[in-house]
Amino acid sequence: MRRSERKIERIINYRRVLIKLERAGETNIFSHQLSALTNATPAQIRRDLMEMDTSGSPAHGYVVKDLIKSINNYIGADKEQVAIIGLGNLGKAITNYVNGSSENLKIVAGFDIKSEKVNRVVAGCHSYHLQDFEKIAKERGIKTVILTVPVRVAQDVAEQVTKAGVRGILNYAPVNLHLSDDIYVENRDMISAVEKVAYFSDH
Amino acid sequence: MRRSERKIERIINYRRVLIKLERAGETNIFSHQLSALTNATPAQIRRDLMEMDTSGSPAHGYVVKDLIKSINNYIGADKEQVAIIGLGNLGKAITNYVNGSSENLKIVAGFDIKSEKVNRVVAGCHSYHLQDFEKIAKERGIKTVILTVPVRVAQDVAEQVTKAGVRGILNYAPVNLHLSDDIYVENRDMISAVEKVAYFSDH
DNA sequence: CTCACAATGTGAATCTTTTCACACTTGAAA
DNA sequence: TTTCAAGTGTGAAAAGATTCACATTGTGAG
Ligand SMILES: NC(=O)c1ccc[n+]([C@@H]2O[C@H](COP(=O)([O-])OP(=O)(O)OC[C@H]3O[C@@H](n4cnc5c(N)ncnc54)[C@H](O)[C@@H]3O)[C@@H](O)[C@H]2O)c1
Ligand SMILES: NC(=O)c1ccc[n+]([C@@H]2O[C@H](COP(=O)([O-])OP(=O)(O)OC[C@H]3O[C@@H](n4cnc5c(N)ncnc54)[C@H](O)[C@@H]3O)[C@@H](O)[C@H]2O)c1
Repeated sequence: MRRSERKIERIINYRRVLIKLERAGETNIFSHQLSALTNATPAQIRRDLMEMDTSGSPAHGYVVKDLIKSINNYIGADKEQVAIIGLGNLGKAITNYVNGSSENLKIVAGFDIKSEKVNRVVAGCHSYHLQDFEKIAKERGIKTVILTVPVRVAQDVAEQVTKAGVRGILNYAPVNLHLSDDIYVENRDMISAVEKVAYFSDH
Repeated sequence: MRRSERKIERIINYRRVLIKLERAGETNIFSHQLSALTNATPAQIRRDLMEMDTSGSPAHGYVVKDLIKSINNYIGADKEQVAIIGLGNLGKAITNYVNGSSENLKIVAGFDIKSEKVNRVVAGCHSYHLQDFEKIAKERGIKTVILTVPVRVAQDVAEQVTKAGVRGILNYAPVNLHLSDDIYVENRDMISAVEKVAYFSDH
């Protein structure tokens, strides 16, 4: 049975916050404290954590270190190797951001087709021509890509990378991709996001 | 009763796609065609459109022009005036993108505190010092802001702008904001997004 | 040692969202 | 005309997500 997207999102968030807490020297945490840091209700947090293999104690809550371990165990601990395609404004900004702050993943390669964007280094990540994608993706075991290419090429590029073994795409181009339905696609359109907030600001 | 966030998101998406279709000269569309362009199922689209004041015909589907009008009517047609706070890499990229491609909203002012970011023009949008926020927000009727400031100041800035009348925030800083609960906050964290896709690439 | 407390773990209830399935509509073709 | 094919509109069922509420538990104060 496929796990719920909503729940996975929340759990990823808990982990992120917990890692920060651990850094800050916190050893224990109650569900209502985690709630304040993540926007999930205490009851929901307890329910989410139910299927982890750690449990909390009424007196001291959850042990931060154990919880991180359990979450890693639940969703996977390996530092994910991802690639980004399209090294324009957005692509560069994301690469810098992700490689500068993520604990759990790294953008290990960038791809573009413009010669001046190829063979550079951005945020510790080398850039290649897209035609080398398959080779490098195989070498590095890349299964996930971030797509920040212009709309008009997004579908083609998506097909190309999935043929090379990619199984999940985070798509920032405002277009609906058509791919085999065992490929996971998440669309993140900033304009829709702002429109949504604007709507709820008024309602 | 507050409308469902999911549904509003889908409807905003339909509108976006319909506007493109109208530009391209399409006059009519069936639910299954809209489905291919938006990722919602035909049944879901029909259900969403039920509460619009247009209806489709079995032979010709929906009239694109009418549908856009009905959606505008349902969620609001005014071109929303929004502001962006924090004109760093991400802030500039978003401003350019939104002002370059959105039909339904415009970023009309940018704010920062660094003197070299103030009193410039980015994508047709003037930048001001944050201390002038209240004045300008009142003048322009700004109710929605995009927050792209560093984490450490995000909570303060959020409090400041909500005191000045802002009712909705699209927050890109990876921190959970604590505000009065009639303020709508949407968090968009790119790292969580990539982690989620990476998870589902493997599962 | 015992009590009171504050928090956990969780079955059940509730609330929300999506899908199903089919009667109904429209227009074109025979 | 009548029939047929392909869509719409929608009540009802199903699936999914969240919240409730409370028995249970571990701890520290008295
Ligand atoms: N700038 C933003 O804030 C922003 C926000 C949301 C979405 N987007 C979307 O993200 C995409 C990129 O935006 P951007 O502002 O970075 O644009 P950009 O033009 O700065 O960058 C696009 C990059 O993709 C490269 N490219 C073009 N064709 C390619 C191909 N076939 N294979 C590989 N690379 C290719 C280009 O060389 C360029 O470097 C666009 O679809 C845009 O609509 C941008
Ligand atoms: N770069 C990315 O792709 C990216 C992606 C996701 C999230 N983020 C987050 O978005 C935020 C901005 O990222 P960035 O890369 O653009 O950083 P940046 O440092 O380039 O930009 C931050 C801007 O905010 C301004 N600022 C600082 N304090 C301010 C204040 N009190 N009021 C108004 N403006 C203020 C700074 O002067 C600067 O211009 C950060 O929280 C970052 O974590 C960035």
